[in-house]
Amino acid sequence: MSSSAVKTCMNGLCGATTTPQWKRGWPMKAGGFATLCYPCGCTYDNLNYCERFHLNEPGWRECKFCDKPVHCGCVVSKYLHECLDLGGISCIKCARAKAIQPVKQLVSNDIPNGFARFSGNWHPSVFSNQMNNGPSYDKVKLAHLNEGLEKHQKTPSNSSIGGPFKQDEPSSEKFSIACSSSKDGSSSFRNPLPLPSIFQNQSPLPNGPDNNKPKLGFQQSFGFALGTPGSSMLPTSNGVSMQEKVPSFKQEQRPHQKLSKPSKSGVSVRAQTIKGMGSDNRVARAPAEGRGRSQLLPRYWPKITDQELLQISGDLNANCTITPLFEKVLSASDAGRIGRLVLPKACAEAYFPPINQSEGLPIRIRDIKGKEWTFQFRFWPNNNSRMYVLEGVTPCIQNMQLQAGDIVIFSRLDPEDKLVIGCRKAPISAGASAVPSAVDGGPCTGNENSSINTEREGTTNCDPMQSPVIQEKKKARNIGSKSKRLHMHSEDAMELKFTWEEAQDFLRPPPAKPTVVVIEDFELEEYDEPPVFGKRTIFTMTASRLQEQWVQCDSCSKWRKLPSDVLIPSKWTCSHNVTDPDRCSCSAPEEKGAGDLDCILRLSKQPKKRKVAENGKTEDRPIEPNGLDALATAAVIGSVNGNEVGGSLAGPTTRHPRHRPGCTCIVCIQPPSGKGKHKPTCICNVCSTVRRRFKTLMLRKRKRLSEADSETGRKSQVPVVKGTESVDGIGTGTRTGTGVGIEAVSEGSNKGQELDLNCDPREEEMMLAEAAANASSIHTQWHNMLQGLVPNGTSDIKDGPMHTNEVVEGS
DNA sequence: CAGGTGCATGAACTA
DNA sequence: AGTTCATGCACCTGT
Repeated sequence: MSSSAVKTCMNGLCGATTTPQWKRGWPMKAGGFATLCYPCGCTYDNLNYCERFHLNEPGWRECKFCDKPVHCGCVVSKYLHECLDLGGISCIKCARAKAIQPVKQLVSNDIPNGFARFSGNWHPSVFSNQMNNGPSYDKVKLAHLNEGLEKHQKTPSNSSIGGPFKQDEPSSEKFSIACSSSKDGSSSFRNPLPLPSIFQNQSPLPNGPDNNKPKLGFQQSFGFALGTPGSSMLPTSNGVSMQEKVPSFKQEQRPHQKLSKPSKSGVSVRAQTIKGMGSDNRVARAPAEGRGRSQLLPRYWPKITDQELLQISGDLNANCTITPLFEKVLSASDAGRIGRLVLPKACAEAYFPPINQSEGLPIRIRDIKGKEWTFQFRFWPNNNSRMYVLEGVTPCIQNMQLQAGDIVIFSRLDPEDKLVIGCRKAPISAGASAVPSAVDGGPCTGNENSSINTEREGTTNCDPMQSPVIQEKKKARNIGSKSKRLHMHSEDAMELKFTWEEAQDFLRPPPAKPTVVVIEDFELEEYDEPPVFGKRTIFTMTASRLQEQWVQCDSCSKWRKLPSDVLIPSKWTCSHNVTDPDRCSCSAPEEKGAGDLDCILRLSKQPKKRKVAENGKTEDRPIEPNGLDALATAAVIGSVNGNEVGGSLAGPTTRHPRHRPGCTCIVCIQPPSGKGKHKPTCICNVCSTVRRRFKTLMLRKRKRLSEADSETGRKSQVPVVKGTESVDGIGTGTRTGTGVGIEAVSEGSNKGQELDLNCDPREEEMMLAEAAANASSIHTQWHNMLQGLVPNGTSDIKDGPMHTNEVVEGS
């Protein structure tokens, strides 16, 4: 846009007439676009703000709640003066928006908190400013619940910065909480009551599939780049927002903000600008500029604290600025000896030099100590696409003492335009078994100087009963989990993840009285203070319809009855029971009826997964895997046919992470127990799978042999498999009485193809031993079955299925 | 035979 | 349904 004529910035709060450049602003109702001065234009993001939230809606620019006393309804307008409603033209109906203070004049105390409770459930208040840390409403991350509650009780809140829940302390990393609604954007809270439309329309993702629907109350979606022109919101150590002038002209807004955890500090925080800020908040920084960076998945957004950034810049060169580009959780293969680090395609294409040849080019990357490494940046063709890798990373990875689960962070060093590789040690997941992060419990000694090693602070989830060797083995196995994408995203230490729905049980009203707001005839309690975390309790109703609360003592596990309005700290023992002197000691007997509570609690903990039936209805029952899935699950948890033996049906296992529902490895496809071996004509899922596998294998083998024969001109004299070579594969071989056995034989002779090579025989042995403890264990059945099939003395079958393979191969 | 290399596969994820 | 990416594995090369 040229500046040939005298113009005035149409941002009503700016009005600048002189500017080096004019930029296009929001679309005008009459057509065309508003004209913005350069700074306003730089900040204005028509995709993320007005167009998305107004123009795509029918009746855009019209307030939906003008007649409501609380809000004009313009989602964006309340805080964003760039919004069209605040920019040039006030909200058509209520003109209220203009009266609201612009962001640039807001200080933290002006920003209202807001937390709404409706029908007993907590929601991110639609009237609140939760945008500043842009919490992910996809998950509620509760860290150190105990500390949280205690801190909350000790420290009054003074800010909502940090999300809908409180971050009381500077080192809030351990207490960081973000939240979100369920993945589909729906809010299926425990009370299936109708919701005001303001909640019904909530969707965690601003660019979700229902993008065109009105999205009220999701200001948190605008989590980054919310500042005034040239500013960005930076968190400070006391949790109060500050605005820090940051050159913004290099910034661009992401047209697709896919998530969830946007940056507090805007795009491309530069080390120079944050000196002295000293925030410990780990924030996902929206990507810096780069080709196609808008496509970067937020899981690759660098989550680096300002302190870390400072540290790097200090370590490298005080005169340089560091722009975090992306980060990646190291996979097992990334950290393995193979020395190849798979680069996320989008990141590679955005921040690495373009390459046309598969061989790529050598690329020099500096580590945070200043040491330069040369990697080969290249790609492989993959399904009409490319797979980018950095080769030769092993020395660097080892130098930084990284393991699978740790995180490498790629940054750019300006003005040298150098790539910098940093690292962050894997956090330890509280729940954890399935988290494949490397959990060595030790500090990162490779780069002690770097504050980027701040996590994995000596805490472990080590089982004291386990030998170090076993821990190592388990570590290695966990890393191999196929479910890494699910489990490798824990970002903060000791972090648990809950959905909003799940979090409801832990949320308690803050002490302050709420403001009751009536919207659409629904009564909402709005709290200025965030909800606090309490211990999970069970509410019951007495015969006289009085609500009472049951809480379990952390010490003696007895249930105690308390008034319903008592706030229970997350660590609660009988001694806290001041309301009932008779039962303020663990020695006091449990009240009548308390015995049922365990059962209630257990039931409430059952998987809440809903299965969507074909008719579209959802069923509130755990998904029961069938066939291989059921067997796999059963093999792991020792339950058969839904008869739970130990653990929830679909729960994670602390054993072999691959032995989960769906795993079809040789361990998991064991036939169901209790019915002995399968008949040769059995057409069960397992047997048919095994038959199919065997058939394929034999075909391949024959093909290979015939090819080899035709080439060498000699006949193969090696029989493919002993016994009758029935493709039926069931019970016809001399020692391959079951399909699984056949697979083991034939695949074993093929160097173990399709076997679960991640299995450690010793681990399997342990598993089997454990399984054997369960009389109904499928492992035991399997074991017994094979024992009957393999001649004594020729088999190590006692060591489990994996050994079956080894032995038969040799025989 | 061990280790390196490049591709194929399929689970997980996204649109 | 399409894409991404972790990993398996066949093939190649060097010892």
